[in-house]
Amino acid sequence: LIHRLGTFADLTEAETRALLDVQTEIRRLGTREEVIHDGASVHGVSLMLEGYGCSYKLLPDGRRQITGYFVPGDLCDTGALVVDRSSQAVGTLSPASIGFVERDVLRGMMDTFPGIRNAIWSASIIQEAVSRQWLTSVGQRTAYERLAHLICEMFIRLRMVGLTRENSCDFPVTQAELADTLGLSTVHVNRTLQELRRDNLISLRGRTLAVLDFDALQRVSMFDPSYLTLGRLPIRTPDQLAV
Amino acid sequence: LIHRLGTFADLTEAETRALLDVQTEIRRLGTREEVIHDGASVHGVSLMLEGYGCSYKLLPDGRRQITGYFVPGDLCDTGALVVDRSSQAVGTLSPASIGFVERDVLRGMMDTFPGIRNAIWSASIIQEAVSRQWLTSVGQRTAYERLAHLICEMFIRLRMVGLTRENSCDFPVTQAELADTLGLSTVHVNRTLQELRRDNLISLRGRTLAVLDFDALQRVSMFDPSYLTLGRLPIRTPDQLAV
DNA sequence: CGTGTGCTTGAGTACCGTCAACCACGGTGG
DNA sequence: CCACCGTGGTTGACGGTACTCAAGCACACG
Repeated sequence: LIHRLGTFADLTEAETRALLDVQTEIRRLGTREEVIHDGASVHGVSLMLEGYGCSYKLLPDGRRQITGYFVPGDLCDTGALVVDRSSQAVGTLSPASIGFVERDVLRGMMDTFPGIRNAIWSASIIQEAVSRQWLTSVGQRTAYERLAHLICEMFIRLRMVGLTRENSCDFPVTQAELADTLGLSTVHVNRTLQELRRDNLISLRGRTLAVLDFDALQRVSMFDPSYLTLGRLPIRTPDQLAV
Repeated sequence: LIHRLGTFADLTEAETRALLDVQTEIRRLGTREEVIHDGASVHGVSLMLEGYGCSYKLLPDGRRQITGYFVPGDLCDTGALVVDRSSQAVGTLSPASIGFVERDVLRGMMDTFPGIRNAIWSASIIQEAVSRQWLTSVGQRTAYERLAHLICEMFIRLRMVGLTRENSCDFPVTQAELADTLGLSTVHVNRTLQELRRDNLISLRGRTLAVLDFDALQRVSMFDPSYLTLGRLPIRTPDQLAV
């Protein structure tokens, strides 16, 4: 379960075994709990094992911008490998379990196992690319396009770690959280979601998202999945559905 | 001139000497030229030596989001250290000269000189933090606040590399480019700049920006400079003006 | 002196935010 | 068992921020 980290780099057996050994301190958390406070001192890296999380910045007056989503296999705050202070808060979006690895331990592993080093670097570069896409969305795309783009991205990311079934997946994000993600109001998120449903692109009831027409979603949002795979073909696609 | 790279990590003399030796291939460019194409294959890292640059993403229909500014001393596309394909375009905003270092050369230096490795890592972590701030701006701040925040950030960044005099600096960015940066239209940028001038916060004529009331700019935009310095005090502030 | 680029201005509009209420659902406890 | 409450979703009315279109201006350059 844990070595999904290796999605983006080919690991040797010794490397995966080393990864399985290192596991320390697993925390189980509920919905909407803060994992890392903005500006807190950190001495290691967190790894999403189960559930969904997000990172965010808070403005002094209460406004919030969600800066990233974490799905199982994602590293939270890779910057902690270098700096001892977090520059954003991290919280959960659903019940979750999160592993924690000491900075020194992880850096040691990166030094001895080049595969692990590449995997972590690649993962952090993909997160940067995602962040740029989000900036492009919020800056340039309309509300309709933003939602479509985010849904495309999340569906592909979840599919890459095997958390989709046919055309549906678990998506516990509330409309208020979507609003803080996309720079919209909850009311407008609600109305835009209704448009997407009306156009038969998605269905979203409770915490279950179904992608009814991926091609159309991709077209209207100008979604190009290559930024999620570093140009390589997705290595592990445990299920069907053409991209 | 070149070793301004060392702003965020203490380098030994041997390390700065090594940096000065490595210099290869300097390109001189005019205004608004493309340095790296989005998706191009890259085999090294570019370093801004003189002038201003930016990175950006283009949507198929022509819309553009500028994702970062580069001032002298900034590395463009540190991701090229790991991946061989750029995930955004890089261009100039003014006449500029840009140095280029082969990936293998730089990685070699990072392996032998821990100070250089830390400097590059720190620089790239700061760029990530800036990118998050931009996302927060575009997602949550009003046009007025966005402009104020960007001006605060750029003024501090320029001051950190000694490119300000008293309260003014060179700022050759056009209003159209500001619009693509902040997710606004040029017309609205123009009107918002007029508001900032009317409120006696800045003056901006030609390519010269003067910060008339930094405290007020900082207050209205909720600018917190700590993300530019990794919590450390800015080491080199060659000139005056309290933050 | 014409041309191009960047800045400025006005009018009209659309997208999206705010406010306020209401509904549906699940959980809790009396 | 059902009133009660909280959360999340939905709806309507209204207003404002910001966009589009279009024109005019200033300055630099060849």
